Amino acid sequence: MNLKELSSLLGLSQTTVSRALNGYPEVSEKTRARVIQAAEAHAYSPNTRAQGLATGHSKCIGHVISVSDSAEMVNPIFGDFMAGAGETYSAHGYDMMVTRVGAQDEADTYRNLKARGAVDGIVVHAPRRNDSRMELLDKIGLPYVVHGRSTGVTTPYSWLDVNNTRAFSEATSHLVGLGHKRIALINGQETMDFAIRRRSGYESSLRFAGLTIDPALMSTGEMTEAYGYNQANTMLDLDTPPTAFLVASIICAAGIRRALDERGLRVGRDVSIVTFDDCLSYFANGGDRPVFTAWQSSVREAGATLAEMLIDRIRAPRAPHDTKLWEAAFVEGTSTGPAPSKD
Amino acid sequence: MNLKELSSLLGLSQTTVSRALNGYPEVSEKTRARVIQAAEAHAYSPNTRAQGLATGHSKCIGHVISVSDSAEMVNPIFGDFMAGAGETYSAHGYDMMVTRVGAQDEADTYRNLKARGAVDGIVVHAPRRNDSRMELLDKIGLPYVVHGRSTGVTTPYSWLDVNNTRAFSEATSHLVGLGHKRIALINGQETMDFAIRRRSGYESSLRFAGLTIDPALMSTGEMTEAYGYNQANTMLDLDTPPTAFLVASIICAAGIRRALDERGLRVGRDVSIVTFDDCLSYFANGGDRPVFTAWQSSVREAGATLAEMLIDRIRAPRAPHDTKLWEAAFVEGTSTGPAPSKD
DNA sequence: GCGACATTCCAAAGCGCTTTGACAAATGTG
DNA sequence: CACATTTGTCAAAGCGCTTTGGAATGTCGC
Repeated sequence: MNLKELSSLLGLSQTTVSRALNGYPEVSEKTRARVIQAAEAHAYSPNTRAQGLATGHSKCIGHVISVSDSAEMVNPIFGDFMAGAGETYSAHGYDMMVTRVGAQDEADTYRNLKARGAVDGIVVHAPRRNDSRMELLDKIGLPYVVHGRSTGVTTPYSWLDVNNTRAFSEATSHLVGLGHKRIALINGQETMDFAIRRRSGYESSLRFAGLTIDPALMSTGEMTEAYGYNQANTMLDLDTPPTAFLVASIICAAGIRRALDERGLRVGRDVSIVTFDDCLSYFANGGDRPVFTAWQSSVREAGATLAEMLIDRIRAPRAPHDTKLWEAAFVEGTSTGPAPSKD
Repeated sequence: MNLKELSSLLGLSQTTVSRALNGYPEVSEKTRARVIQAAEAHAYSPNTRAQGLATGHSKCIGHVISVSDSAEMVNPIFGDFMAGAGETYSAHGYDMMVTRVGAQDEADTYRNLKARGAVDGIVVHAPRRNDSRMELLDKIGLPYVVHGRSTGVTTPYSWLDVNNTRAFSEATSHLVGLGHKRIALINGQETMDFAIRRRSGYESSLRFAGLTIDPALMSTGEMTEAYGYNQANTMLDLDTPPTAFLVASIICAAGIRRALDERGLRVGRDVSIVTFDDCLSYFANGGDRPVFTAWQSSVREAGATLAEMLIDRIRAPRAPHDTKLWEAAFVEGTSTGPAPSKD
């Protein structure tokens, strides 16, 4: 069923039917009702491609997922982010397109998406320091919003970020307040801007507390369970092992917990853990007494909000940029306690 | 830059340029080379929508993600599956569209996707018993492949599934062989076909071993970490608690491990765990000695293969259906051991 | 030198929609 | 009742591509 058929069925012109369905005022309410009813009866939905060709926009949002070359890691927050964004998109009649790409073809992918007119806008994921994507997207004129920020990029852009510096600074202070002096940082990949901010929050709090910053207690890598496990083991084997771990993701924290359990160390008594928590739906850290003491911020809500921001941006590409800095929430779980006294 | 501009730039007709780029033989190699070079120089990519309108297909694959109404769970395998499928799609010039939908609007979503001509085919995720989607898709004529199978659906369809029955039957036998008599099943939602098969594999092995099937040792639910934790705690509080857990996902298994650790029970000695493992990139169960004894099958590879199958299907919609039953691989980890002797 | 046959290219139609500009019909105004 | 205005509708153009059905041009054998 297409417009032509539907309109001849109704004895109306394509123009009138199209206008009736798209809510234009030039058509009488009586006709409109008749058209809408017929459209529903025949399950008519305008052909997306034809509509897009005629209007000049695709009503589709792109998400480019860079899969790192080294490890073939898929970011575990991906699903929840998409779920949040997807809800917003469908509410506004947008489709969602996902493109997987190796890091080196990144720029080409963006250019291609624009040239083909495949999407009206995109969400930039996992910004790096001095990320070149914003400049590229500005140049080619593809609207975008950024999930996170990029230190070093001076031209304005729209973003939503969690206050990572503060979360990690406060988390460190919290541990310091509990008497911990050897606090390890199990960070994400420090090519990522958020990881750099997290480290800087951690370092500034250590410095403030007059504690030394020990490179042996800092690690950076892809936030898998195994990475947490391995790093914890390495650090616990040090001559002066850490008494607390500050961790970039709950998946990682699970790995650290495993290492501790295996060594017979009691989490929250022998060794403390504070983690950042993206509120993943399959790894909830909630309840009366959450497992992990954590700074949390829902990646799903971030997805929904960024989607909203992007749609606004597509509607008004010249509007001033919108930026949102969300504060993570602190929840105290069972994974922290006073530093064990040395005997 | 569009076809019209490019062709006038080259002093050729649109026909010739189009044919040159699409590899038709009616154009001399000399001209073709010239055209291709110009196209690259001007970063020309045909407009997707126009191309789709003219050819009648969208070169786009749909993935409909049903988000359960109860819990707002996003399946943790989603990201890895997409990564696998995405690779195949881009290799074949297909885009990937993701639609998030609540369970009740499911049928409408499929119909709409077809009516709008938004996708050329779709992947059916998480089939239920007597799943109605295959019949619907056959009726509306939208090519599809199924990730899993649906008991009760008699019309043929293309699918790829892991031999869940066998994996869970063997896993149970393995535990029985180690002397376990009280083996718990922490299953996924038993509205899902795969969960039903897993249970049946488990039950048949118990029956074969002459062990009683105790409903108190079987649970079904969404496979989150917290679910595993809660179920383990409930069952360990029974008068005659299980000595082994058979688990549907590694995320769940992590929750069970947490419950055990918390109770001071040693995994693999006091209580055994066997889990199904989808080889999630952020929760790898590998190395010399894997953490969990597991039956594993890569969901990422499943994604890549299903994508391939779907593309074939789109090319030849009347071809006989392709079905693939993959056997999961057994890996022995540290999470299993002989049943503790009663004293 | 001429018909036969490839080879190489093109004009134009068509995909299904939106939108412009025009035109009847209905309504209001003096 | 003549005229201006609004209302409701339509035919046709255009979005950027593919593809059909020719039409030139070149090559060859006789």
